[in-house]
Parts: sequence; C-alpha cells; structure tokens
Amino acid sequence: MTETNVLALENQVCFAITVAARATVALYRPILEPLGLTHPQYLVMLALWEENPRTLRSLADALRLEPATLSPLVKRLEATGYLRRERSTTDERALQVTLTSAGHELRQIAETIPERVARTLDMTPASLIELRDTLNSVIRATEAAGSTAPR
Amino acid sequence: MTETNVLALENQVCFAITVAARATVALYRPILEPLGLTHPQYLVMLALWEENPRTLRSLADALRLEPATLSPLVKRLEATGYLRRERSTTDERALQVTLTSAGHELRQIAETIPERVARTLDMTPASLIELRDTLNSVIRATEAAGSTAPR
DNA sequence: GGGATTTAGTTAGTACACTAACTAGTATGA
DNA sequence: TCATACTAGTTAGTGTACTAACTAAATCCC
Repeated sequence: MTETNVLALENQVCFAITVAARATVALYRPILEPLGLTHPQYLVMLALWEENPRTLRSLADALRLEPATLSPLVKRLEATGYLRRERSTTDERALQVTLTSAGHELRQIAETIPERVARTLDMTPASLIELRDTLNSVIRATEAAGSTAPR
Repeated sequence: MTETNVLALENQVCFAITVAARATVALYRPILEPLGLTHPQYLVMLALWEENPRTLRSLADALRLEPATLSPLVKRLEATGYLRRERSTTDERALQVTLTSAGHELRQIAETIPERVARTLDMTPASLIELRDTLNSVIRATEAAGSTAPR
C-alpha cells in the first residue's frame, strides 16, 4: 500500500491557493499597468465605484485589509489622481476618500476588464462562479475559525 | 430585469482568490510562528523535505517564485538554522541548499500541521481535494495564457 | 580556442501586507 | 464633568514578491 505524503507540496491547498492568487494577479498586471494601477489598487477602485465617498475604515472592511496596509496604498492612488483624501468634517478622525473625475471616468475602461480576464483564463462563466463561491466558503470558514480559540 | 454589475467587488474571482489566500496564510501564522517560520518559508521546507540537496533554481521552479524572491528568503532560513547555503562544486553558478539536522528534525513537528489546519477550516477532506484541484486548473489556465499573446 | 550566448544568482527599487506602537479625536459613565 | 475607554488613522519594522540591471560561470559553435 502506498502511503500518501501529507507534506507533499503538490498536495497542499495552501500552496495551490497562494500560487493561484499570484498567477491571477499576474494576469491583471499587463491590463492594469497602462491604467497606472496595481491589482490591490484596482480593488480599491472597485470598492469606490460601489460607494463613493467612503472612509478608509469602510474600505479596509470591504477589502479585508488592515488600515495600515490601505493607508499608503490610498496615498499612491491620490498621487496618481484617481481620488482625493480629506478629513471628514463630522468626525475629524475619519479619512474621507472621494473619487476624482479621472477616477469616475476610469470606470468605463474598467468595464471591459472582467471579460478580458475571463477570456484569457478560458474558463466557462459557470465554473468561474463555482470557483468564486468555493473561495467565499473558504473565507467564511477562516473567519469562523478566527473567532474560536486556536488549537 | 436586474442588470448584474460586472465590477461589483463581491462578484470578482480575483478578489475572492486574494482574500482566500491571505486568510489561509493567516491561519498558518500562529502555527508556524513558534517554529520560527513564515508561510513562504514553510513551503520552502516542504520542497526540501521532498528533495534534499537542491539548487535555488530548482526551488524557484517548484514554488513558482522568482529566484530574486527566493534568494533573501533562503538566507533568512539559513540564519534560522534550518538549512545551509553553499556553492555547487560541479557548477560554480549554482547555489546548493541543504537541510541541517534541525531542518530534518522539524519535519516530525510539521507532520501534524496539515491535519490541524484542515480541522480549523472544518472542511471535509473531499472538498479540500476538490478545491485544490480547481485551483490547480486555474494555475494551468494562467500558465497556458502566459504562453499566448495578451489580448 | 575563444568570442557570443545562455544560465544562476544577487542587488536595487517599488509595492503590498502584517503586527506593534503611537497620536488624536470621540464617546462613556460614575 | 472629566478621567477612561474606544475608535480612526499613521508610522515603523519585518517579510514577501515583482521587474530590471548586474556579475560571474558555463556552454555553444564557428
């Protein structure tokens, strides 16, 4: 009987998921580069196209990132010209992030991106939706695990 | 009829995959921290437990990482004491990476990690295998896309 | 045999992504 | 009311992860 190696690299979900994530981000790189965006910056733009003036805290929650990670990232997006950073007038602690006109206009170009990426991946819409749902279940599982004591 | 937003953050596979990857790595953090390892460093150890003296180039290919990324990472593993770095005697360009006794001994402890992570995720072995296979198909798709001209 | 090319690894520069520590507003409650 | 606690964001430090540019060794091949 052949004993399966639990430590074999190719058997690890954690290896597959990190490689797949890096490979996916790499797919976006040539598409986003002409727009002056990195992949995390693109995700910030998606979040802003959904809800326009919003705080850094709100963005951090939506993107599942630490505010400390988002803070310099948003500064770079301001330097590129896609958004403005200003203190909220109602709460001086909060940083209000607002799309500029360039940020709004970028949306028209971005509309074509998901279809281009899907075409490059050559996967059916159904299998992409299934993958996304499976990943979301993994995310929910890790969130549930985070609230319980580690073993 | 409701028009689905192609740019909605929650619809993006690329968002789901990066969040899932970060969440998975976060799951390993408290487990690996006592061993003095980060997640990428753990993957290097897995690769070395499969094939022991091997070159940096061989590791980079196995882990799908750039040699430039691996170079400092392997230096940190040497500083921790899990491996030795020395030039190959047959090819002076190549860097031979060899496990130390501490590196070999670590394997016994690591054997328990996959089961602990799977338990925390609370997913069935079958669904984990299915997820891994789906991710591997994504990786293959991106590799195939990389060899063709970008659109 | 020796110049041109390829390959292995390193270094520099940019950009995440995390934790820990900090500042400064805001809310709470005895 | 006013000390205390909480919340929002920033900064510093460490560790990936990429591209581009570099050095040095090995291989090609005329």
